[in-house]
Amino acid sequence: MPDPMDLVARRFSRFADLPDHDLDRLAALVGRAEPVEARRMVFAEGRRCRTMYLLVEGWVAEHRLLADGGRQILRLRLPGEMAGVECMAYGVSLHGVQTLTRCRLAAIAADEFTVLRRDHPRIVDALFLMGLFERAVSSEWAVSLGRRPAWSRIAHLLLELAERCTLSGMAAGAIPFPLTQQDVADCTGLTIGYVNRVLRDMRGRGMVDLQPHELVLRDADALARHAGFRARYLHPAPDRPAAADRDGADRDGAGVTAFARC
Amino acid sequence: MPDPMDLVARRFSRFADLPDHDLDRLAALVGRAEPVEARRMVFAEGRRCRTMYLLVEGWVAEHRLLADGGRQILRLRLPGEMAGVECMAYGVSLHGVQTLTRCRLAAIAADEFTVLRRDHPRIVDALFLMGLFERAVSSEWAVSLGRRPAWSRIAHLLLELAERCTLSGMAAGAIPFPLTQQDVADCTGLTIGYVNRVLRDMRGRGMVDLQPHELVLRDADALARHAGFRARYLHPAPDRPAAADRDGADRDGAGVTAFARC
DNA sequence: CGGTGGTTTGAGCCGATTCAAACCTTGTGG
DNA sequence: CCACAAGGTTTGAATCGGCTCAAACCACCG
Repeated sequence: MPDPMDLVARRFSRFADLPDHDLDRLAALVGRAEPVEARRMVFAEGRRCRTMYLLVEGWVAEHRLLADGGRQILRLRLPGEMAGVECMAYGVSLHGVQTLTRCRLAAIAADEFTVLRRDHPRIVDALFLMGLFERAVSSEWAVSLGRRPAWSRIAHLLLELAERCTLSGMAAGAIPFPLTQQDVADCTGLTIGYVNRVLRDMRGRGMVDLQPHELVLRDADALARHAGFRARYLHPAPDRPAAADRDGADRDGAGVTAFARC
Repeated sequence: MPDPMDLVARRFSRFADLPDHDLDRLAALVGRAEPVEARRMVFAEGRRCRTMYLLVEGWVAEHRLLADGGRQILRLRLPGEMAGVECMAYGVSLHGVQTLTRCRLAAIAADEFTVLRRDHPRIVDALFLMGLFERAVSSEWAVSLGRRPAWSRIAHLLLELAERCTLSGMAAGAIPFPLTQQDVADCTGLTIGYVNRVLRDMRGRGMVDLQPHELVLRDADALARHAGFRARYLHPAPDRPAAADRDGADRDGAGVTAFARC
C-alpha cells in the first residue's frame, strides 16, 4: 500500500514536471486531507458550492440522480484526481459526489484556487492536461453507453479500472474493487440483474473473477479482444521538453487543406 | 447573421473578462481561419497530431467509429468553441472531427499554444472554464445515453442545441439545424429508424417541427417538461470579480465534516 | 432526367428490463 | 457464540423498447 503523497505526486508528474516548490504545495494539500467514511455523500447535486476536492486516498464516484429513481455514474475517481471541479465554473454542484471506500479528501476553496493559479502555474498546467485525460475517459464511457452491447460495456469498465489502478501502482495481481454490482450497473447504464448475468458469463469463460472487494482478470487479453478494448486513451503523452518523440517524416496536418469527403 | 469575431468574443467573454490585448489575439486567430466544405473530415481518429482548432464559423462533430460500423458522436461544437484539444495531451487524435456545415477553422499548433499560455493567461483561464462547461455537457449526454428513454434523449438534444444557439445569438425563432436524422441517432445512441418515429411523434404532438436544415420548437416548455430537461448546466456562472452573488447566510460546506449516509 | 442522399414505413425479432423471491455474507448486539 | 438484520447477490419468467432489414418515397441538383 503505497504512501498517499507518492500516489498524488506520481499522478501529477504524469502530466507535468513539477519543481519542488509545486510538490511541496501538493504535499501541504495532502497533509491536511480529512478522512471520510465509505458510502457517504461528499456533496449532493444542486448544492451551492465553490469548493473542489483533491482525492488523496480511496475511491469516489460522481453521479446524477434522476426523477424516476435512476442513477448514472459519470466517472470514478482514484487517488490523485480532483472531484467536484465543475463548481468552479457553476457555483453549484451539477452532480453528486459520493465515497465508495473510506477516503481522505483535501478541500480547495475557489479563493485558494485563484492563489494556486498565480503561484503554481505548473500545477494548473497539470490540471489542464488532467482535464483532457478525463474528457478522453468520459468519451470512452459515452461510446460504451451509446454503442456497445452490455458485455463489452462491462468488459471495458473492468479493463479500464484495472489499467488505471496498475498505472498508479495500486494493483498487485488482484485489483481493489469497491463497486457493487449496482454501481457497475449505474456506470454502464444497465440493470443489476443483467450485470449479474454478464458477470456470471465472464466468470464461466474463465476471464474474470469478481469477489466482493477485489477483482482478478484471469485473461485480460481475451477479455480485451472480445470487447474491442484499446487502452490508448489511458496513456497521455504530454509534450515534455525532453520528449523528442517525433520521427521526422511525420507531418502534422496543421493548417486546413484538402479534406476527405464524408 | 452575426459577425464571426463577435460570436467568438462573446463566447470567450462568457467565461473570462478579456482585456483588449487578449481580444486582439483572438481577432488574429479569427482572421486567419480557413474555410472547409460541409461534411469533410478535419482529421480522422488515430491520427498523429499536435494541433487544435478554433471553430470560427459553422458546426462540427467529434465522433468515434466502431469496428462494427457504428458511430458515436461525442459532442457538437458551435462557433467560438475549440475542437481537437485532446491532441495536446495525447499527441494523437482519439476521435475524428468532421464538419457538418461549411466552416471556418483556425489551426493552433502545440508550440503556438505554449506561447499563448505564457502571453495570454486570461485566454487560458477562459479555456479552462470552457473545458468545465464541455464536461458538464458531456455529463448530460452520458445521463441521456445511460438512463433516458429514446424520447427524452432526443428532446434533450434538441433543447440543448436550441439553447446553445440562442445563447450565442445564432437563433432567430427557427434554429439552424444541420444534423441529419442519422447524426441525431449517432448523438443519442439510437438507430435512424427509431429516431424518425420519435420525431414523427413529437411533430404529431405539435412540439417540434424539424425541416431539413432548420428546427422550430413549437412548444419548448411542453417538450422540456416531458423530458425532464433542466438547462442549468448550460449556464456557467464564473466567479467574476464584480459578481457578489453570495447572499450572506449561504455557507459553502468547504472542509470535510458530517456527511449523510448513502 | 437520372442520381444521390436523406426520410419514412412495416413486420419480425432480440437484448435488456422488470419484478419478485430466494440466497448468501457480513457485521452487530444479546 | 448464536441470532438477527442489513446489504448485496443470484435466479426465473414474462415483457417491452428499440433494433434490423428491406423497400418505397422524396427532394434536390447537375
